Amino acid sequence: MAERSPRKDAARNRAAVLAAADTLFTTCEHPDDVTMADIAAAAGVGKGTLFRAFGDRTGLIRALYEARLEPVRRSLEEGPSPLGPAAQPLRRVLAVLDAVLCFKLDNRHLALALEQTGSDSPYRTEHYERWHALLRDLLDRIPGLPDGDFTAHALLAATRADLVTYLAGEKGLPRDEMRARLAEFATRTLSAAPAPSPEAAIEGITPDPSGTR
Amino acid sequence: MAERSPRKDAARNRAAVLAAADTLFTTCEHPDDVTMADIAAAAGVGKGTLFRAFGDRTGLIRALYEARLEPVRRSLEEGPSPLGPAAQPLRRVLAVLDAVLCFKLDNRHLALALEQTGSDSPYRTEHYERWHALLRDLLDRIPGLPDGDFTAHALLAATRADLVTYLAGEKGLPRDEMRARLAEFATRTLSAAPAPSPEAAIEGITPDPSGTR
DNA sequence: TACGATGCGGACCAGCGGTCCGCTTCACTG
DNA sequence: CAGTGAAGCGGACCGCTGGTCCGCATCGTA
Repeated sequence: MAERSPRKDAARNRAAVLAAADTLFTTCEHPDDVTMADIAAAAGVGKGTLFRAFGDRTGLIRALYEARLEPVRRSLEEGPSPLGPAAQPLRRVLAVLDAVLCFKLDNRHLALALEQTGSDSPYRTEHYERWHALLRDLLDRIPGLPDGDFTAHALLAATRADLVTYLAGEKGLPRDEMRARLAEFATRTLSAAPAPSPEAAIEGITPDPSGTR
Repeated sequence: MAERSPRKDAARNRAAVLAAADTLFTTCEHPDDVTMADIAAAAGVGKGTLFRAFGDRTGLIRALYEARLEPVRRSLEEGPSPLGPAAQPLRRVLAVLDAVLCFKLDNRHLALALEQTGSDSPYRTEHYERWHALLRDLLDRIPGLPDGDFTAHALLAATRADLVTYLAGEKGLPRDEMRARLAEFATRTLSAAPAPSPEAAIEGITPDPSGTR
């Protein structure tokens, strides 16, 4: 039960690995061409050390990600108004989305690496749950907005790392313009519209377009 | 220059591989535990044949995906009104989104496999370009809607295979409910709102939340 | 200083996508 | 229908990856 404090060299190595991995991921073109062996070599440790400290590749990336995320999380929990808990829901939703987008832009390599970890979906990670829950709660508090849960997922989907990377890289969309677009999109989504025919639009044509089956 | 027609056995093998791969992907839990060797074995051919016919893993999956997509594409191009070109833009956008969602639900394993092909982003594929272009054009035709390009991306992002799989699987969200939620979300997004303060919301707080840098 | 526990490291392993090349099978020709 | 060149086949083989393992070094404590 008692938390055993880590040995000094272990801590040092852990830090070295994190630092090395960080620069490698940031430097490289594609996350896949950073191998575990590369990281170990760059950090000046053996592969075993690396796996002992982080379990597996996903564990390492996740640790890096969470570390980078720390300041953002703090801002969310106790920061000043647009981001912090004091802000009114709608405004805060926009601020949070913007923060997420900026984070993904600043850390695209990491986010990319994390989101395309084949084995497990990016939706069962701690930070996604946190973001989603926060957004959902805020959305539920906006009057006239049904269905905060799905809306939160959908809005977050617009900040997916590969989309963001694609828009920023391939299409050369400047950072601030992208932020403006996302904000505009979210604003439109959240403006409590009378919803002309929410389900009539879909239930009306419901024969299920799957011609395939 | 003249297109050389394929040999009979080659065609037969190609079909066998596609069929085998299809059932394997549909059956399995996670795309990654279907290996190329598995597919070759199930199809009763050698691995070489398989790579000769499709180039690489991504090529195979893409071929499968496109094949499944054919009926949908046809419906879009020449189908009856809600989906076909005759429908009015807003209605058609909703129909297209619904069709995409249904397709992804019906073919989640394939879509999952394709979207998480590490090496290249899912955004440079032919079918994504097609969907995006179609939606963008429709959106641009809706009065009072700025920025069809980004909106199209954002709406499509809500149908990402892993999200859809997560909602349908982990959270047990029934198919029709999911369709309704998406339709409702899109409807809200597209209701030409006066946009209370589209850029004021973001430009007003613009100090860039990246405390990390 | 001695000594257990903790951590280290790199040889090692299994399994993957992908290649290669000797052999088979096709389809066309005389 | 036999002959023939090319197209296609298959599975042994390769390079490389994430991950394991265990003899040995290092740490913190008595």
